[in-house]
Amino acid sequence: MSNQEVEEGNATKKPLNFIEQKIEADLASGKNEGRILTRFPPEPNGYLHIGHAKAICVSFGLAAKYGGITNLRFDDTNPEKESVEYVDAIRRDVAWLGFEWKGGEYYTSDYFGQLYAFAQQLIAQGQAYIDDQPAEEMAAQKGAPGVPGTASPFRDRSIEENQRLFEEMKEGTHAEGSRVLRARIDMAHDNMLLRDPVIYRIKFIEHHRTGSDWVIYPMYDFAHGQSDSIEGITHSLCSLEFENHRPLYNWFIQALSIFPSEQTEFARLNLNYTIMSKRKLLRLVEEDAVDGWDDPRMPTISGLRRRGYTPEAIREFADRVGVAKRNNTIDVGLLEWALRDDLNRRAPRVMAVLNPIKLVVLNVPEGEVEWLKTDNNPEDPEAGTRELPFGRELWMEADDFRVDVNKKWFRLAPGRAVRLKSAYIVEYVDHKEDDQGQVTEVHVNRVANSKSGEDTSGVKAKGTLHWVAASDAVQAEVRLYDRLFLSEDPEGGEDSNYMNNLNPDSLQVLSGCQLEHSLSEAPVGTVYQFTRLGYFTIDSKYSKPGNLVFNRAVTLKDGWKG
RNA sequence: UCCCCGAUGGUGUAAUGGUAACACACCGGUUUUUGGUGCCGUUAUUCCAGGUUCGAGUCCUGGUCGGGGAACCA
Repeated sequence: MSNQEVEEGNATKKPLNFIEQKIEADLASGKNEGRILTRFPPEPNGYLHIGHAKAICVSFGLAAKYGGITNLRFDDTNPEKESVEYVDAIRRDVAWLGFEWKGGEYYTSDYFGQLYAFAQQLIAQGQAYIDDQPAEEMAAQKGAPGVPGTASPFRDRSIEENQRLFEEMKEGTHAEGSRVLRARIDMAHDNMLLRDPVIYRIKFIEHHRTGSDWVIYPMYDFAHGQSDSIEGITHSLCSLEFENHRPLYNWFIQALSIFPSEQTEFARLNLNYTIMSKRKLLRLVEEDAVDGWDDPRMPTISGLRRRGYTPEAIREFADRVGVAKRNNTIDVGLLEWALRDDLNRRAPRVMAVLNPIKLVVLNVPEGEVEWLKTDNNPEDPEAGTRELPFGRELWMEADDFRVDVNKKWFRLAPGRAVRLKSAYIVEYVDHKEDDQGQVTEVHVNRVANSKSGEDTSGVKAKGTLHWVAASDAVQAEVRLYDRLFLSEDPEGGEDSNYMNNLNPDSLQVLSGCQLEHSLSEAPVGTVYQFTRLGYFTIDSKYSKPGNLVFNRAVTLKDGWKG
């Protein structure tokens, strides 16, 4: 192989993240006969957010990259906070992101029987016992970091008594909170989680899947690793906060002599100007600070979808963010960039005037209508063209006209000429103002021979404006969104005051916007570029035929420093 | 006070002992019938101190800083 070939080989080879390196090493060593099975294990106690999107992309993406598949598993061991509404929302969001759980759909609750048997096995092996003490008592005996704990007086109960009591717990003989099952490990362990953790507790609560079949429920640590093992998960990927749980995860697998799934932790995603805690997002919903979990300002997947984000953009974002073990805060600008990058290539361009004022072309006769050809997407010739009607009365953006201007102003002003996109160059004549001095109408003349594409006028127009023919326009409400929180780190320090950090101007509703007529039939899910303004999509919740509502997903980058 | 993890430009991620790369952001230039897009350019001696080595961001030792850890939550 020549040097050049080596260089080319290296140049096209994308560097591997640490999990990919581990997987490749596992593959190379023939571990699990080359089988790769990952899982995404949400608890159905809330809606998925952009942080989960990263986790989804990692677990599904890595498996797919190495010829493996992924399970979707609902980690439903705490019926108190879980519901089918959340299960359905999660399934919808994962699917929308573009992933299929080819390994199957599972519920930890499906394993309650097996998990119960595992607990019995531990008891029989003398590795678990029933503790009759109240929670506070047990907490006191835990000791502290650096200070060993002390043994429960029930720690040395006979196996037979433990078996009898556990059976009774399952039968509902004992009251909620009256006793728990604990693993018998080491009350002096450096890792506090190994100081005889609780593994089963009594809850007389209806479970969204198992109903009242069970009154005892396994704790996370007793359920997760075993569920991975039951499914034969080879690579169990989770976030950094579970690092301390890994020794316990492995302890159970070893004690039970079951398939050794392996847990690997990576840093979760943090985004500035938003929060990523399900509990806190729930509070925003419950206190009506937002319009539900899918409010377009929410960092939830459903919110991003309603806002106009595409699955492609979110996947690209997740890819750019990378996978490592260092805590991070990603600039929300990267997310917006990913959306623009995707949409710039694909979004149809349309004309829309959000803050309309009248633009009258004096030298165009009343009633004259000329149809002008325009590109649907200059970035994509295959998107074709369409025709727009041009006439005497048009709508223009209020922001595009100013009386007092300097040299940096490219738009319309007294004495200035501008190009109307895909139409003609027009020259200022005069304008009208209302009592408050607000400009209500601008009058211009069309420059002869300045038609788009066949301009021989010789007139130079620095700026190009978007417009909509008054005769053609359809009205709509348009919602503009800004960041939900004022500060970069709304949870900063104490977690108490994020509710006080809400941006009062995060939603701006514009009514009476004038859009080109084709938009009256815009389908839900299509994202448009409103020329010069940004990317917009139909609001799936409020838009109705005849009463259109659009959301702005993101602005165009604005380079104007005027 | 003990255990675990981490530390590379403004933000992320790479460099796998051979002389710091890529993306986003920012700033400047250029192209443009979207002040969009595209294109070009500027921005770090890798937390500190020792050590090993011909050679250290990478290995070793000690420190500093940051994150996580005691729930009948996940």
